[in-house]
Amino acid sequence: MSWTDERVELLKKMWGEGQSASQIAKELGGVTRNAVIGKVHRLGLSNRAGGAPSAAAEPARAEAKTKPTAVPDKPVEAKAKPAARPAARPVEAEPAPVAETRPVPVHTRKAIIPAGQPLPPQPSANEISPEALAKVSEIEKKAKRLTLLELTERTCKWPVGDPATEDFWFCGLPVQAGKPYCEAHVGVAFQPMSSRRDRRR
DNA sequence: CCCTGATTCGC
DNA sequence: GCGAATCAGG
Repeated sequence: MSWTDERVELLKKMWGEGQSASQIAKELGGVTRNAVIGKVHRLGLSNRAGGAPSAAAEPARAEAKTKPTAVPDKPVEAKAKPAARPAARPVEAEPAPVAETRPVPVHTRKAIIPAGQPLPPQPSANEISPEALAKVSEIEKKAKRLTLLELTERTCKWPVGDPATEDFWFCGLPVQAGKPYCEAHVGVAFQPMSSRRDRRR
């Protein structure tokens, strides 16, 4: 395949739309994402800046993935289901988030742990965004329910249930970018210091 | 491991 | 000009 005008045009268009090189390559066919990237460079549009000066390289890119739960602003009442209740903070390899964020394990009841067992942290009453909670309780239905030994570098390490009972497991859903948790759990693990109540910007 | 773009360099 | 290989990073 060669870079015909049409193909280049499509390339420009898609690149302009923020499509990833691999997506473009897939669409074009006959080329790899490397080829696309190379072409993009040669065309001198490596920087996806057309009129956007100080734009983040690629902050929020809408993935064409399944987005069943797309209702971020609903006055959802945070009814912490008994199911959605990480009892212990997972092994954290995360340096304390620089900004003012804090790990917020959802915890709801006074856990009664047999003496001799490490007590799970009891981070007093925390308020987690209803959205995040809802999201979590949903994804936990799909959780892989892994045991400690089954965890890998890319499985969500968010604990669910009571470690003192058998009703305990780790989320295990795929994590993405080097984070310890899956998307949903990252959401509840790191809360912005001030819950931005106005999503309206 | 998945993915992203950036760069290099023989062709 | 092209793009695989490589690099750097989420």
